[in-house]
Amino acid sequence: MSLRRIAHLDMDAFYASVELLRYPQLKGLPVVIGGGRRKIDEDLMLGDTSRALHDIAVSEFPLLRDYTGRGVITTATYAARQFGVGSAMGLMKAAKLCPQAVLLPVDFAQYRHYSQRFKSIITDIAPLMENRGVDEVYIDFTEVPGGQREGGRVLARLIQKAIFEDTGLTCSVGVAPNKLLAKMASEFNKPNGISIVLDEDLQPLIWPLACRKINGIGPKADEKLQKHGIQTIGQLAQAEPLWLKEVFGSKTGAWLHDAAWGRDSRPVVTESEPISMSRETTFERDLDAVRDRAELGTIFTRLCEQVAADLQRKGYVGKTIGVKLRYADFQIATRDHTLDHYTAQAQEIRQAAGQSLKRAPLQKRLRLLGVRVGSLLPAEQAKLLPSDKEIPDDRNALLFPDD
DNA sequence: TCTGGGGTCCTTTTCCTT
DNA sequence: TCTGAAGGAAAAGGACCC
Repeated sequence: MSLRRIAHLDMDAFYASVELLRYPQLKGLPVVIGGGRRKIDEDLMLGDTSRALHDIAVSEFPLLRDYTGRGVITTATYAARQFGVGSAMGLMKAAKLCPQAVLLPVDFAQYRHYSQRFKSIITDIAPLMENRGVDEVYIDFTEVPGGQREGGRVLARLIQKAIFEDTGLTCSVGVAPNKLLAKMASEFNKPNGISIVLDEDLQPLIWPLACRKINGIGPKADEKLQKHGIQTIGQLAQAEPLWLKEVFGSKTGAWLHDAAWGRDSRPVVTESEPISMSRETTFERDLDAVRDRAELGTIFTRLCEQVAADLQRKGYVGKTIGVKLRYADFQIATRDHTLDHYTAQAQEIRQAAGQSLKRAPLQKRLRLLGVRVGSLLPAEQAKLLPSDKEIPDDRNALLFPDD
């Protein structure tokens, strides 16, 4: 009989580590990755392919101090963090704290490449792997030969070694009876560490931790718990399930109780279909619906074209078309509209999104505009669906005689 | 002078139908 | 024709995650 062993693997400082592989000359220097706007790309000389990347002199890299515009830090190297800059901080604010930091644009194509590489190494060893974004996965060790040895430590070490030898990147692994605990375990021993959690470790290892360490308890839920005097997972475990359901709703309440007791039966899911695809953009400056109408129109059309292209490239169609607005005061409004058929056409999306946009308040200045297509279906499946247009008129008349 | 972009899931509200 | 209840679907909002 085999015990359920689930691993959570988390790459260490993934974006920054990938950048340092490409630009080893930046090792030890404060480096900030973020912005991602064209502005940085234009400033960079890094597109010059006439020489090797590692030959670019440190003095040639763009500095945070020279950056103007909006944007946040996606990640920062340890050397940069010492100055107090970190993820989600505005670039302007970071520039004051550490003007000399090197600023690199976010290069998703590059991260995706390394992502695919480390994931294929994992599936070669343990095929049951679930994607959790570019730098994280869950792996089901249960039935993998050797997956039970030392609680999973032997297999975790093997995977770590294989990834490092192929890519030069390190990762942290937690192995536990389920995904919830594995996710927490992978945080225990960073970077390049392995943590094994067994059932009997719940009380000594998990209960002393802050509730916030549970994946799914964010700032809001944590604040609410604290207000009731609940700070640790152990305290949460002692809370009455009925009371939790009253305060947080029946589903969330039950989940909180289970989570505190380390219970989680979610399987490792190897593939899943997307639910929605969207594109959004924050403007260089806040825009006015009337005065900047032309500019907004151009951006709006471009977003629709981008979503349409994404859908077509990935082979999906959708029928719930929506817009998202973020006003200058950071309030968010969404409006959407469900079509009677599936589409991936830019014009149709633009048309439907335009309808949605008309219903949104446009008095306040806008900071961000987004377009979303939901209720997705693989294009192949949608073809097999009876379309409304194919239902003969007389049949419609039969179904709705009053029309 | 702040605060990105791309997702998922859950809850509440609203609207439609019976 | 009006009213109210009930239930489902769609819309809207919000929390959370990477």
